[in-house]
Amino acid sequence: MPLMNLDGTERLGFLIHDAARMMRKRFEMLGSSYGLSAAQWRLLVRVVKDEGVAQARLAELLEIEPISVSRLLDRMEEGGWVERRQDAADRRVRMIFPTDKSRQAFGAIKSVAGEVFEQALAGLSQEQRQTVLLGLKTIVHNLSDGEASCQHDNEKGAAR
Amino acid sequence: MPLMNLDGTERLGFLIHDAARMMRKRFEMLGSSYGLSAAQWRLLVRVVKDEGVAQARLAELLEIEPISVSRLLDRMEEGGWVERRQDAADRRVRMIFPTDKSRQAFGAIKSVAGEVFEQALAGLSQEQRQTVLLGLKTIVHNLSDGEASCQHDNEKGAAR
DNA sequence: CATATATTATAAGCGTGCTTACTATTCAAG
DNA sequence: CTTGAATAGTAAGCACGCTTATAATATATG
Repeated sequence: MPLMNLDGTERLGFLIHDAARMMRKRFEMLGSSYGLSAAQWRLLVRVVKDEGVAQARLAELLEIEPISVSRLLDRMEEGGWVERRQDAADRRVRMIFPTDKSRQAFGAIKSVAGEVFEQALAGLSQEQRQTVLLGLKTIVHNLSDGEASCQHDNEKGAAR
Repeated sequence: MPLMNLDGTERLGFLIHDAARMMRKRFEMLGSSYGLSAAQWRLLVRVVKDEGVAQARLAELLEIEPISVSRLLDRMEEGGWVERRQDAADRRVRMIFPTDKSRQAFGAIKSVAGEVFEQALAGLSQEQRQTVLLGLKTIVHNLSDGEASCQHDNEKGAAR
């Protein structure tokens, strides 16, 4: 054990885990009137921005497994948030479209998200916020499978 | 919406979520030889440090619900990681003790954790790391139920 | 054309967390 | 002592992510 991490780094796992959990909780609390979970919100944002996207591509973008997308969509289709349409060219493909309900909720979602983030980061300077964001991006990048691969692909589809 | 968040803050939710998921994944990858999940590791660390702690207190410390502790312990007891003993004074209480196996694994756990954190934070200066940790602590604190309550209670159970 | 390989979506089942509801036990009043 | 409230733990069932396996379709190759 090279570094003793007496600086608090040893808490990193706990901290990230807790922060993520609490943010998700807060999201679901503030957004419960819409009947969407945090995961469904994430998906909805994607679908509104990329209408007609295929499920497989959605899974790529969200960095979750196709089966997770499938089951999320099951519930969201039931709730009238999205539509699945067959692709005429490739009958394996289901294209995902947001409903009007979704498009209308989209603005509200962004607003709620802004509130949550503001609440979460309260007390931190703009500079500190930037560093926190940079740190999180770094963590995601460093742990993105590659492990040994140190490419710099923040823009292309790789990083999302 | 006061701030347009063109600074990337709008990504905070995605970033924290992704970072937490990837760290958990990495933990489970590196630690799979021990047969412990990330959640079980968190619990184990607590139990080794607080031998004989009651389940309810454990839930408080880990900030998860008692039922989650209960089911985690079910599997860990099966795996020979912990023992549940009745408290003679209060027969409702189950005191949790680590087994020898646990105590021996504890060192390895810390080592693996150090590796993961080092990997995750690679490329960030000590100063930046401190800011990231501060930011996460702030987020956790700001979102800890209270919402309006801004006291500094990291120890007591006030927030829950 | 026929066969092999890809890809798209889904099914089944597990781990972790949650909410809600329940039992058992303790403790505080009357 | 008895009633009632609080506490410790668990059960049931859901959401979300995962892995592994399967069906349907597309595409490449013999």
